[in-house]
Amino acid sequence: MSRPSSRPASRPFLRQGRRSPRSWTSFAKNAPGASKLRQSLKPSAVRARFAPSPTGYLHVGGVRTALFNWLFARHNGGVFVLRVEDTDVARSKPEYAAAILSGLRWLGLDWDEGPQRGGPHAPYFQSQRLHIYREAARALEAAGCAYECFCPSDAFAGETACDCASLSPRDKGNRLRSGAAPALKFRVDTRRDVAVEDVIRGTVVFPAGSIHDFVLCKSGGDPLYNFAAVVDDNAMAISHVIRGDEHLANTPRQLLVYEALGLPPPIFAHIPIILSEQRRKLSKRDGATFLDEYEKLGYLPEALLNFLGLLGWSPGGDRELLTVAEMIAEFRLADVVKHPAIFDVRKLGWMNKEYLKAAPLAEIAARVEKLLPEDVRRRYGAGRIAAVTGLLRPRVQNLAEIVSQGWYFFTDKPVTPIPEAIAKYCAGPEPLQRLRELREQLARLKTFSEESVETEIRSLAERAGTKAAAYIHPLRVALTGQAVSPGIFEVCAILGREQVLERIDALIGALSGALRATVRMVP
RNA sequence: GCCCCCAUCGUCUAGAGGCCUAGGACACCGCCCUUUCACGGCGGCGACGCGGAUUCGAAUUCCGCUGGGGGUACCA
Repeated sequence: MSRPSSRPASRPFLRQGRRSPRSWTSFAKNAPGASKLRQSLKPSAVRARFAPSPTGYLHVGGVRTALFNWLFARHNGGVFVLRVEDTDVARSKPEYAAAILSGLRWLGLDWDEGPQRGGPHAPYFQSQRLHIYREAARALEAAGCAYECFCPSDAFAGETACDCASLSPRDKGNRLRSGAAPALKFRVDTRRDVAVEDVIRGTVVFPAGSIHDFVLCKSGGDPLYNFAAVVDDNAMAISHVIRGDEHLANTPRQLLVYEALGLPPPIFAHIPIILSEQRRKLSKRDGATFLDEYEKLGYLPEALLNFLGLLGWSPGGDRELLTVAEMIAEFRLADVVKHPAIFDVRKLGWMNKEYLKAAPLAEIAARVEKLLPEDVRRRYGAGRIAAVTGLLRPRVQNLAEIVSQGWYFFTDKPVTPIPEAIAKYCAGPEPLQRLRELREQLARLKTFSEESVETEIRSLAERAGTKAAAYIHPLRVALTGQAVSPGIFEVCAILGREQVLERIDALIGALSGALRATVRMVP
């Protein structure tokens, strides 16, 4: 039980955020552990948070972290806090912050406290809370837990410690007067092991000497992550810190800061990170890694949430398709796995397809509409868009594919068949002949519908003593320019008689020209 | 280098000593359905990293190794 000896920072302001009596400590190797506290914690006391840094767009890894925090908070009837960690002035940008917020909104991960919503612990941008860190920094320095360091920022590549800690007041004064702006460093007791109690990992001990003095505030005074996060998690009364595994190694440092400040640490849960197919931490170069890319490609938020939820967490058994409500009901930190997961886009694609098939057509069509250019939307209208969506949806994994695959439904220009389609279905004189018959009969149809076209083609084939395919394939080439498409009768119905005849004529023209050329060459 | 984490099919995972000749899903491969593609149906391929130890019995516990990952920033 090595209770922190000094209580330098029992400053009132630092104590505001205390949420429970300090009944345990996680600094000693034989600490009682988080589990006991977890059990005694009332669900209503749960306050989880997502604390993204707006130095880039929202990453699928970040989304997963946000999701786990959100699920945890919702499952426990707790509070989900959103805090923007924009202390790195050089790299943070407002547009990134805005994109992160709108991304979370799109997903439906609503926050109870945070930007645009406020809350009892506002502001929720760290850049607006600098005075709070400054005060905490002063407290630490006054208590001898931190010291000013005058070394140039790039001075320490390795382990060598600087000797600024033992600078005489006079030297310090001189440097200060000469305009040097010191960083604030935390003094680490290298003789002591530091143990982290983690809900997912158990007790993790960082041996004495493996942690060195680290920077709390840069020269200039801006706080760094390991400092600001501690101050805010406490100030915002965060009960559970659920974050990526890459932060596990930071945790002992943060624990030390909690201790020096005289604050009770939250419960930690480090979730495994998401790796790219190259088994590396997901980065920009690994294809679509940012949330907005998935939105643009037409993935459904529910599908993304379901997929990400199952990356590193499982409700047990065979469950694959889970609604958000089901995930909330079943989510427990104890069921989060320890090992990293590889992001498999193919499975996401399958899952998105499942959601696409299950959703009401009108909803899906409305989303497709948003992906189409304004003029196309106006020209063809919601009716055709919905019909095309219905036809293509079982064949695609995302909505963008409906647009790219169904392009021939949205153009008045002649369709130029791809060479493979011509070679496969339009070689020789027969297809041309079939097209001519088709053209004649379809023009005569009293009503032009899926059923009437089908009936006509089938009887045409029967009369000619051939298979319907003999008509269907050339027709497909004429209408779509492709060798594959949805059912051709349905395609006809959507295009309408006028466009169908136009395209048949066009192909007849092209084929007869080509045939003449071939014949001329033969002799 | 040092510190830490992790280890079941190609991928996501189920599995918490006998229920496991290891289950499901994605992917892949067949077959069926069919005008093509897709959907759907049926079937198949495919894993407990290695070595010790504990035990009557280990995917499940312990140790070592190997492998992978993360951290070691005046980034988060």
